[in-house]
Amino acid sequence: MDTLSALNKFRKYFESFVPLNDEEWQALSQYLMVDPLKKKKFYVEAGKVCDQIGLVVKGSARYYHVKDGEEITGYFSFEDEMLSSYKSFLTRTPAVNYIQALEDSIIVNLSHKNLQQACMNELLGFKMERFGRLIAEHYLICYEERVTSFITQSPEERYSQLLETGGEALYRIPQHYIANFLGITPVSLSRIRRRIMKISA
Amino acid sequence: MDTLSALNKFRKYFESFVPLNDEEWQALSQYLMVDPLKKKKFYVEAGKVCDQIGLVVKGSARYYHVKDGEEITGYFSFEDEMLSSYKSFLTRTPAVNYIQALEDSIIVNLSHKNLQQACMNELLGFKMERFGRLIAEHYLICYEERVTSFITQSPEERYSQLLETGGEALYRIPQHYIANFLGITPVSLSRIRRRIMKISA
DNA sequence: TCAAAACGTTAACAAAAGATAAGGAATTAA
DNA sequence: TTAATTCCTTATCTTTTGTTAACGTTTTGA
Repeated sequence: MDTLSALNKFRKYFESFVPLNDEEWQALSQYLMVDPLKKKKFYVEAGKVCDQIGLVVKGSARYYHVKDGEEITGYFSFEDEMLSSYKSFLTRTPAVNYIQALEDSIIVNLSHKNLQQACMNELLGFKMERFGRLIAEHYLICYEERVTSFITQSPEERYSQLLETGGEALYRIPQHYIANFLGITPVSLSRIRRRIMKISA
Repeated sequence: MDTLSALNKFRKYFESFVPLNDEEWQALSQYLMVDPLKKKKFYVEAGKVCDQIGLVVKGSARYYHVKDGEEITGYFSFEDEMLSSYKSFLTRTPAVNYIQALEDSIIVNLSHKNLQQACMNELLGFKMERFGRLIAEHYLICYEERVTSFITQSPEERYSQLLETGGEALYRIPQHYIANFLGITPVSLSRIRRRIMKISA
């Protein structure tokens, strides 16, 4: 994927939240960087401040924590999704998690400094502010639903629902990552899968 | 608490995110309503669209879902915290949960319609937009941390941490609400409490 | 004030999940 | 290609949690 189509993907994503005319897009695009992220490379590392926010225009990434020497996967970002350790990015504090490319990926990045400049740009400021609000609201709702699922559903129900709502990407991700994502062990997920298979068989 | 001091509390809260001059505050306050919410009364009911967002200036409220006829408590709002079913409010879709006053409370409300008008107000628009972004970011971070705790911590660890971080409000809330909040049953929380007591004794 | 309801704890049992280890299949990397 | 690693499943055993019910206490509401 070339730089131009990567940027166009970003524009399309941005415009799904806030429309832009060509002049505004011209200004905004100056602040963006198109960067490759090779498989297994880190976008964010625990202990370092996450200095940018990005859009995955190709590939995918995995969020994970390390606890007692074990990796615990918390989230994924696929094509046309945002990528960042939000708390670290927003509060300028060291990240507590890692973000690692699951496959060779391309990210359109907006650094913290450039975001600030874009927000002060007379032409763009208002739309950047609105984009920031809508993105935050979007992910707020995602998290709200995820917390609800932890509180109101059993692991088995959470997995069944994930099978229904999650796309084909589910089948490309190792099961033990999904187990972590659901808040259970890989062994437990395997047992749940067997139970479900028996019921539907 | 009278209307004036309720409004002043709202101003102080707003200004902890975005400063206002007197003229701007004068404009903003026109859009606000100070409403009492008697104990056990509902701020939001499942099935209805949550049409406002509020600040608790006095009292507290409980968020809960109903599943299989059982109430499952998901969250609380105390003094100086926002109150809303965000997804419902933001997307104009029916809420899936209830929000009920835990005690006689006073809420400073901003209706969806008034929020939109305030955002179109020339004097206020930009600051409202920014406030909306910062609030969404604030709660995004809260939820991010909560999801992390579900994935990386055991129920016992979650409860221990809640004891450390949660204020005295913890001791005013029924244990079974807290159990729900932690994603476990009241019986299980009771056992965890006994285990912790033995260790620290 | 008094009866009813709600609350927290405990017990007993069942169900589920965690921990550990082993084995085979699939993937990866030299 | 081959050796090493990763991955998923399965089994066994332990621990934890869920379920139901009982009991005494506290709170609530008529």
